[in-house]
Amino acid sequence: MNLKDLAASLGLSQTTVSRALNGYPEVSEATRKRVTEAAIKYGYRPDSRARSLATGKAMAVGLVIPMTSSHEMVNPVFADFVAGAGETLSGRGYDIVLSLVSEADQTAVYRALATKGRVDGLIMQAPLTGDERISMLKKLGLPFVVHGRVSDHDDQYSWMDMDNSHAFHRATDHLLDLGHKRIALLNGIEAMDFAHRRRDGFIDAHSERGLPVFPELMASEAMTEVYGFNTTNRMLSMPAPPTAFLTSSLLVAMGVRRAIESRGLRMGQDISIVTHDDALSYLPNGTEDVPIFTATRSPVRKAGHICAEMLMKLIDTPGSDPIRTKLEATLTLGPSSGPAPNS
Amino acid sequence: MNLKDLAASLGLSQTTVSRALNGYPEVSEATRKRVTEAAIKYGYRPDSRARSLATGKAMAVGLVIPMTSSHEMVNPVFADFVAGAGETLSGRGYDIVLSLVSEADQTAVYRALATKGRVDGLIMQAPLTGDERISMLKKLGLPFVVHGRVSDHDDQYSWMDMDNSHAFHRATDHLLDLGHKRIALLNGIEAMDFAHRRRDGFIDAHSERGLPVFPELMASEAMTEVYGFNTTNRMLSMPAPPTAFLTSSLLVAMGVRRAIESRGLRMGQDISIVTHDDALSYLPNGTEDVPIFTATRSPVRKAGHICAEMLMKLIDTPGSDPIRTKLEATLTLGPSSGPAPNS
DNA sequence: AATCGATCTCAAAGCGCTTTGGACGCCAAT
DNA sequence: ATTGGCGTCCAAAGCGCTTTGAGATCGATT
Repeated sequence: MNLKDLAASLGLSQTTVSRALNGYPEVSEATRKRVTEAAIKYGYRPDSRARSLATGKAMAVGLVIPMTSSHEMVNPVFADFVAGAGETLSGRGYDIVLSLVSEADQTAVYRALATKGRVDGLIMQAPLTGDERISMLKKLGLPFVVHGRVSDHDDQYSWMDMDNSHAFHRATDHLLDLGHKRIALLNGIEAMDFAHRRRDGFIDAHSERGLPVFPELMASEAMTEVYGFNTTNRMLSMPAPPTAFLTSSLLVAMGVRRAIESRGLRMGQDISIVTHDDALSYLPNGTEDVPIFTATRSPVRKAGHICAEMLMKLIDTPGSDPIRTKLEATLTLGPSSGPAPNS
Repeated sequence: MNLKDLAASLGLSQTTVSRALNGYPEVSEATRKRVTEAAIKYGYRPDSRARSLATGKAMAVGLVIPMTSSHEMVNPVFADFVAGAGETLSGRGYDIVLSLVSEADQTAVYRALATKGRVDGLIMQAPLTGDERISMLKKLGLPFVVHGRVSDHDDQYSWMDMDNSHAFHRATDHLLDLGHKRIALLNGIEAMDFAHRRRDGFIDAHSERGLPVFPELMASEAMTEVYGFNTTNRMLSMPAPPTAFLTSSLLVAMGVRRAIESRGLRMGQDISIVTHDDALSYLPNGTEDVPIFTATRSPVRKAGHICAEMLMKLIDTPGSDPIRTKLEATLTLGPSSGPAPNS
């Protein structure tokens, strides 16, 4: 059943039916009622392509999720981000067109999405340091917002980012305040811009106090539990082992904890852990009021909300200036961090 | 730049240009070359809506991801499933249209997706026991495949499922063979059909040997690490504690392990753990050759591949009979399971 | 010289919707 | 009696593509 048939069956023109259904005022309430009832009766649903072709709006946004080419791994953060963005978008009647891409074919995918009409805008994830995708997206002329930032790039694009550098600065300060001198950093892959910034924050906090960082205590890998476990074991076997660990994800922190406990050490007493917590729904940091880890917390789901909101704004007001949003992480204290031993 | 302009700039008709670009034989190689070159030069990309409207194919499939209404939680399995499906689909030029839905509005979303033209077919996830979405989808007349099955429903729909009951039957057998008499089951939410089947397998394995199961050792919750930790602590404090745990997810198993170790018990010796492992990319069960947990393993990413493949088949041959695929989980032995103590 | 077949190209008809620019009554105001 | 305005409705022109059914062109065959 299409518009034409529906109109015919009602003895009305397509125009009137279309207007009745879309709430235009030029149609009497009596006919509107007649039309809507018939539409329900026949199960009429407008063809989205036709409508989109006529209106010029796709009512969809593109979401490109990168997979780290090395491990074909999907960042677990992504599910919650999408959930957040999805809530906002579906509330506005927008669909999400998803592309999962290994880094190699990124550009092709963006171009394909830009294929006129597929989407009205897009959200880019996980920018790398010096990412050239941004320049490319600008040329495409489609509204877009970046979840994250690119350090070496100018600011003439819309982004939403957590202040990674500041968060890790504070986390490091916290550990330094507790007297820790040898702090290990278990970072994510530092080609990712956010990991790069976290490293900067970590280093800055040290140098502000004139303290050294130790390259052998700094690791950078895909953030898994096993990575945390193995790296911790390796570092704790060093002649001068760290007394505290700063990790980039709860999963890694869990690995660190396991390594600590498997050696009969006590977390928060013998060894401290501070982690970043993206507040993933299926990986809560303990319960609401009793956290397991001291953590810099920034819910990625909320980030999804905000990115979507920003994109909506960009789409609604074409030609508007770039929007930039910076979020601060909260530092929640948990039992995983305590004073450095023998100090 | 649209087709009309491109044709004009070449002094050709739209027909010829369209045919040249789409590889039809009715056009000479010389013109085809001229056309493709011009298309690249002007950056011409056909409007997907217009094309879709003309061809009748949307070149997209819908993916509906449910969020458990209770915790607004996104199942972590989903990211890898999407990655798998995405690989297959993008290889075929299909897009993914994603909807994240809390259980309440499921039906509305499916209907909206069915809105003629949005997608050519869809994949449904996480069916509940007695789910009525299947009957609804059948009525919609859109090809669809279900990731999972619905116990109480007839078999006249396409599904792809892991043999959950069998997997948990085998896992239970393994523990019973090792002499365990009191085995705890830390299941997912049993409204989910797969969790229901797992429970069945667990119980059947016991009753086949004339052994009892203990209701107080059976839990059913959203699968988080904290759930594993708390439940294990609770159960190990019972007068007659379990000697083994069978869990539904690696995350839960990690919680169990933590509880065990925090009590100074040794996993695989004092207490055994067997878990199901969805082989999530960011949550590997140890390394390839050295697993941490004894586990029934069934990569959910592969499931995504297969579902997508099946859907493609369904879309390509309209009116075909339902396809059903059943996967077996492999049982990998790891150091987390061993003989029951004092037996 | 007329016909045929092969090859290349085109005009135009959709696909199903929105939206512009009226048309048609009908009533109050001139 | 004319005008103007208002409330309802409509015909038709797109949106940008694919595809049908034919029309050229040209060398080869009768």
